[in-house]
Amino acid sequence: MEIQKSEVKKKTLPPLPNVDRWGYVKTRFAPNPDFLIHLGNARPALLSFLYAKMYKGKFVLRFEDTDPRIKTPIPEAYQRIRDDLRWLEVSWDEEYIQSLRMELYYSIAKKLIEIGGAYVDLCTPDEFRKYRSARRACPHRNMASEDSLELWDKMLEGYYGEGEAVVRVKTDLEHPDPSVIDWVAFRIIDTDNYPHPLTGSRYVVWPTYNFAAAVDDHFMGITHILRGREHAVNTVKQSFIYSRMGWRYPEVINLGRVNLEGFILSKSRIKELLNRYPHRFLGLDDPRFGTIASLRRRGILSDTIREIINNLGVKSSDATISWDNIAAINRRIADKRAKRIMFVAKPILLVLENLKLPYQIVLPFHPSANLGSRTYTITTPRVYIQREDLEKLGKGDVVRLMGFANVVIKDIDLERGEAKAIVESFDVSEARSVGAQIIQWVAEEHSAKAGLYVAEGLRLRKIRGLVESSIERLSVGEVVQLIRLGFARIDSLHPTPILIFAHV
RNA sequence: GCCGCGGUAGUAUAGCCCGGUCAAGUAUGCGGGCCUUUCGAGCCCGUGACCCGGGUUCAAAUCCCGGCCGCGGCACCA
Repeated sequence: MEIQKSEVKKKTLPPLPNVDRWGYVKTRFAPNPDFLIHLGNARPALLSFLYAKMYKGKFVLRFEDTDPRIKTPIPEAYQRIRDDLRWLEVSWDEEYIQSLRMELYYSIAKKLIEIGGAYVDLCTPDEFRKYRSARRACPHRNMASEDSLELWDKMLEGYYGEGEAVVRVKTDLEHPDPSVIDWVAFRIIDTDNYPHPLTGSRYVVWPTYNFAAAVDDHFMGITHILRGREHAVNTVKQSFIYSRMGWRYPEVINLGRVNLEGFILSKSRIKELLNRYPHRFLGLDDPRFGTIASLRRRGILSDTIREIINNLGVKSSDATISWDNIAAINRRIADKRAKRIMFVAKPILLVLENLKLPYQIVLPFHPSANLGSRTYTITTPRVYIQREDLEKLGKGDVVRLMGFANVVIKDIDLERGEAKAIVESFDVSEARSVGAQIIQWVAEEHSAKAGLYVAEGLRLRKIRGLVESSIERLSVGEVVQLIRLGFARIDSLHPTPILIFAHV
């Protein structure tokens, strides 16, 4: 008769490698602010944060915005990413923005060129490709470092246009993976035409991901990098800088990708859809997307996402999360704190007879938790129930209006959209004894027109209905349970209440 | 094509490093029952998996080899 671990045992994370050799733990999450983060990004973000916490270390948030041209940062993305992380209860000890650290990258580039670890390459991409596939050095590779340095200064001065000069890191010309061979560390971006949202046209020489990340991970003292396994080669590429500079490369853990069944996660795909059909979506956080903001808007709780990610662990194999699974976890968590309210989809009028007026009803917001209640004083015998429920009933059937009364159907006129019923009794046990269906309803005088958005794959249905007027007392953002329909989040209250369906 | 990573029930995951306690645990799904003023929650019972083939061993989900399948990378993206 003892209560045992009925609470969900927190799956503990496996230990990080070589923690004792570093003496401390510092991790980072490095999103590109070219869009919002999605469920897949939540994995490295949350795991990095959790590991830092587990080892009482530090956690860094770093915005990687060094491509104003192809992955142009969205100005509001910086803040929305911060908001999403905070919502996930992720907090960071330090924050950096790469586009604000350009001088550091330049100084390391200079040093690297000086010591012969990098060079300025004036080849066209085509020319270089030829040398590379022949595993031969391009003519610029063997220039004296002073000469390369001169070209570097010319790059910085804006002498070259896009595509005319790059800085390459000297690697192994024989490397089996051609992309590793003398990879590009800096390229020129015409910021007059492609201004950076933070620095405008101030810089034309931009570090690539591999260069900026390599330098930052070193100077920020990152000990453990958790990132998607699509980055595996980048570890190889960046290692060349580390060995030239005599730095120690952080421990790397490659994570598998996360897919969410039936959802669009890909940033580029979402951006494309928003561009092509801007009016078909409810914004960047449309409930059909797999972004954190979308899931939140749909009523998925922060705890749910954290549990999902925690359950995935640190495997390097990909995972496809099923919606059923998310819904089950969310339901379990939300059930304890979601207020119950009644929403009547496709309503039809039911006129009650034999009801002494006025009649007062007190409905608790939750069957067991103490979440308060609302009181309705019924002064007219007109209520609405779902057409679908009525269609299953016939004359003489007993049905219980939840929390209110047991009624006998007297007359159904689907044409006129009206039915009549006689109030028989009020006690639920009487409804039980005759096996009556218990349905939700709203009083005409205490209802408001409302919309319920239901996302189904790429489709978004809007169901019109009536909701209890006491929804006005609840707040936007609140996750409620619509009785007999399922969980939903209140998306707005004015001019009419709009809810977004989460799951049954 | 070339490099790299991975394959446990419908889905996800534990176990694999350090072979036996694994005739494989957990969650979800599915079937059944109880409970309940919801088609929600809770409780109980049941269901279902080690990619294939060799090898090592007294013993392999775990180690080795080969195959198959899946994924990632091969950018002046991150």
